[in-house]
Amino acid sequence: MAFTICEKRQSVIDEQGHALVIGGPGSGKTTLALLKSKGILDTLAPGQSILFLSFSRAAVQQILKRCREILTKEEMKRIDVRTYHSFCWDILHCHGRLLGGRPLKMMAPSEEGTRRTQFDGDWAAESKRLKDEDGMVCFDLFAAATAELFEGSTHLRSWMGRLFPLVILDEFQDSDDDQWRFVQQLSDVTQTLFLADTEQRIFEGSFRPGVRADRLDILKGAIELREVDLRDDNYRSGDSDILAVADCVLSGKGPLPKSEDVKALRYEYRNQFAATVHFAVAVTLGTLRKRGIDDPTVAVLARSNDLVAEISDILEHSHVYNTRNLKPIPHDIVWDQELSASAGVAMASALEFVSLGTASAREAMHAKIEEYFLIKKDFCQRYGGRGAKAAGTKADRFGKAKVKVADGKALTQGSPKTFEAALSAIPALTGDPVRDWKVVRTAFQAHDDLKAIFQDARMVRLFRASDTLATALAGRWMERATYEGAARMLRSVLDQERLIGLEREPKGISLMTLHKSKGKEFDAVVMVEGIHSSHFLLSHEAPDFAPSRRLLRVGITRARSFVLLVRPHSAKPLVDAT
DNA sequence: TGCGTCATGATTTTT
DNA sequence: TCATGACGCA
Repeated sequence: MAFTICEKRQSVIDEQGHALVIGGPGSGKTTLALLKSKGILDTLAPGQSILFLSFSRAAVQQILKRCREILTKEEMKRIDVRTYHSFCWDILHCHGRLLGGRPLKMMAPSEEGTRRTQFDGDWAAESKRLKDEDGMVCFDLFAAATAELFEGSTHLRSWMGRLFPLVILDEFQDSDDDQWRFVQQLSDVTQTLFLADTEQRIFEGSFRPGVRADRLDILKGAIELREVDLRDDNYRSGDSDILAVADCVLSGKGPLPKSEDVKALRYEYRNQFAATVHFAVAVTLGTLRKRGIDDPTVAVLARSNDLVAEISDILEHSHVYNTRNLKPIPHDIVWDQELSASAGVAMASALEFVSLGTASAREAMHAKIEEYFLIKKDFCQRYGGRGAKAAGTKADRFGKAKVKVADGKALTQGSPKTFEAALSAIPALTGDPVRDWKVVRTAFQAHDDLKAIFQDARMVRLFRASDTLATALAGRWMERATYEGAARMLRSVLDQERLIGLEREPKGISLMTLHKSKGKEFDAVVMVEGIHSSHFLLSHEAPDFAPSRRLLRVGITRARSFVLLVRPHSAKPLVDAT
């Protein structure tokens, strides 16, 4: 990558005080931050390092990748790239005593979920109480608690300043009030470098309270800093006009530049959808091959999880597009971990029951299914309310079935009974975990109630845990000719992955929502628009569609080489024809 | 409580 | 188009 150090970049590297770098995707913000770091690393005293904070594990991984390109092995040891959460947790873990006189305990999201579903009332207030009175800190309060520590201890603050002579804050437009609070404390004692892209605000709204559209104005009002704007620079996609098209879509003003790198494919009817999407992915792979990119990475993006699931279905089957035969395409899906883990556990417990046939396995199975729906209900409530009621009823049904089984009563009618009937129709298990898993999985299609589990559990194989798990299950079968303990094994494998897992480097084809693609990079991107849902431009955002446009820009700019948009024929043009 | 019928409207969510 | 929720019936 050619990277010229122009005057404005040099000014950031030379700046002794605070600085803010604003720039779009691929403008070289990260590279610039690392070049500045490189200059400082030599001067560090033993024990000192540079702190580089970002939001997601995926972003941390991208930064580390960039580090490997720019820094030597020795230099990399002295730069600490991590998420806000992991940094805050370290601080809380080591210095939490200063808050309440006793060490703090971390509450993992899964535990928080269970507690929240069991708690009746204002959970935000309750979690604060847990922190203040019991020393239990849930993830959402890590930053607030860190801010309290810094605000309360000059000693700790100045020690941080000595430890980290430079602190880099990535994606700063997305920071919330609590993160800002502790960063502001840091800026008193050390040099800070803020990186931001105002057009990447896609998580705004109620989901993360305290994230503000005017964050950068607040920053500029509070801290004196040098501001540098790299918005007109683009290194990621080189000479390509991907960024130009993306910015065009962002503004909504045409005409779109004619481009070999961004193409659109239309489908006319619903029944052409599957073949068109399949074809789009095949074409994209072909294009990358022609461009000489070996082992390409491709993201297939849609707005909604539903559509992502549908696309996965499509790619798993064969289609014919204009007489061209399309074979199934292997792919990964980036899915919600908590929900799929729970669906996987429910399915594993069914596998366990089928292989054991005992009353306790049967009861446990209904309990795991109930638990899955309770978690699902909780998700629905947090993310807007739709489906919560349905999930609640289903949880009820299986909860009741669980009690009946425990009391030795017969199941009357309804989904638990239908489901058990489907399970009992399964022929004897073979001891091949992959095959047995598939067979048990089909039983989850026996009733509409359980289809959600069927969907969510498909994703378990994507946790890279599938191999470990298959080996473990096969081993268990060898020992006992049953799958006893399958549910517990699955849970522990998944938890471990989550705890130690750096996010997997995407390989091949990955399906995910547009939101999840933020901070990631691929050779090509296929963006798919639905016909009745999952529209690129949401009608209630008319007339300017600004939030949708920001999201589309994020999606398009994930690509280094090629972008293909798949849209229904009737879809509104992305830019005004001018 | 469970199920069939009909109207409604369709996003996402880093740790 | 199709999943969801409201409503009413057994």
